[in-house]
Amino acid sequence: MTRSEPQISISTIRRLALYHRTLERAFERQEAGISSEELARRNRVKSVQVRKDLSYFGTFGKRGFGYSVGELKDELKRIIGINRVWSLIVVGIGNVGRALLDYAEAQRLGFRIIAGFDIDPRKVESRHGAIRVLHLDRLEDVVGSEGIDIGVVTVPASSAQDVCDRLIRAGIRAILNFAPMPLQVPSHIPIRNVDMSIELEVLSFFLSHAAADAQEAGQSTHSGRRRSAARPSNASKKPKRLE
Amino acid sequence: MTRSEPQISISTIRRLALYHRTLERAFERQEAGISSEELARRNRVKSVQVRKDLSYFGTFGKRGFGYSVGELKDELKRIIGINRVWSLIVVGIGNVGRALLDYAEAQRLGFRIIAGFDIDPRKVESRHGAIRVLHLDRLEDVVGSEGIDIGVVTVPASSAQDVCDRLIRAGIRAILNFAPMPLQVPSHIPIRNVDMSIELEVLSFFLSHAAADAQEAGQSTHSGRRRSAARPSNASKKPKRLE
DNA sequence: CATTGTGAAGTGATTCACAGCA
DNA sequence: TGCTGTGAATCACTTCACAATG
Repeated sequence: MTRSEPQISISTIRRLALYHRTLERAFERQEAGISSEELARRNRVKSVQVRKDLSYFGTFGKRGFGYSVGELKDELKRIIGINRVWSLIVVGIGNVGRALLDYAEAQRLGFRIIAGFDIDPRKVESRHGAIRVLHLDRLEDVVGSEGIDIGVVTVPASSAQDVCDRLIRAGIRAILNFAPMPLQVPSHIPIRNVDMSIELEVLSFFLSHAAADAQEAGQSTHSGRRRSAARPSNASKKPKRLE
Repeated sequence: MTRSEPQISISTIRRLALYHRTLERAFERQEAGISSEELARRNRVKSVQVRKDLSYFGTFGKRGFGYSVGELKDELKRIIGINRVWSLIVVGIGNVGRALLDYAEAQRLGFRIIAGFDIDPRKVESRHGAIRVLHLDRLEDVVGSEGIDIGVVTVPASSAQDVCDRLIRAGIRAILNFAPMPLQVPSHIPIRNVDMSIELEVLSFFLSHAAADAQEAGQSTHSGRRRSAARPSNASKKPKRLE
């Protein structure tokens, strides 16, 4: 009983979401069964990784056969928590905010966008498809009365922390942050950052150090690693300790 | 000599990009020096992590004092490879594509968008700010003649692999993929995936398993980990081996 | 003497090797 | 026989502990 449950890493959670997506496609194509080998191949991971990821949550396969596409899909829905609807709001109706307002993939997974918020009078009280854009003043109001689960922050870096604080005071339960800055949140609020310029910089690093030994820059799914570093321009390195 | 260089993980590269961003802000605010402690605090990591990350590339600090903001910022620019200009194209001018076309942060870091591509006649030959939108037919042409470094894929999942293949045949050097599917690329082409729905699903997982022991869902920077898992609905788990 | 830089230890994630089972 | 499930081994990343030093 004192034995603690296995630690589920974010890498594992992300892979589970990828497996789920693969299974939805397989299901649409009426595939009945799938092996860990095939599931792995379609997501560029190893089959033992698939089996290990699943093993944290139960045993879902038939030895000698594989997994039922429909069953495993539904199990993953339950594990990930997308067997229910989550309510979202999007704060900041710029380009990224608008992209989210009609992001079909999210809708399909059961993320329901309840409203957008902005301070620009030209955007406020407009509609974007079925979604109302409200003035930022009404943030606390809506979060409180509608019991919003997830707040998506797509405001400029300069106001991101302020918006984040307001969301949390209003009772939001999780945050998805697109602003290019690390937000401070209490430890019980899960937060994820999506940062396009950091990803471009990772590519820049790989292109700069592509030298002899090019290598995959990580298929988003695991942490990835590589050899060889930028040489220090700083001449002080490598003299190091002379022992 | 046979000793291989240190392995630089993607986590480290991403943190370096965060440190660089922090230093640019400090530089604008005319801060002259900064300690690893402070740099860590502003990025929600530990100070020893900052020093370890930097140590892979040289020694940049003064003991008892800290780092020069200006110098470390420039060293990081060089290490990350953003002390030069990289050329990009954006394939698929939907909401996300448009968001990228006027993504100021990227421009500022020296990522220059050369053109956008689409097949929709209403978008083709339009302009978006200073950036031309061309027909997808001209993709190979432009990548070849302009020597484009990075291709950003923002087309629907169904055509993403096709676009990716064309980019690679045309000689692209790296790919940033926003399509919700893992792309197959040769191992010498670095690729990064940005996948909003996966991040929402990670939040869903944490909200679903928030039980007693809520915990940070990873501040984007490290992998993060947590206790406790979804109980298998599948009754077959936990009988396990009875030893 | 505050703060950096770094081997070594500790922690966590992936892969191996194979037992278990349909 | 073929494929799953998993403890043990390996590999990678983070943190500790402390020596080095401006």
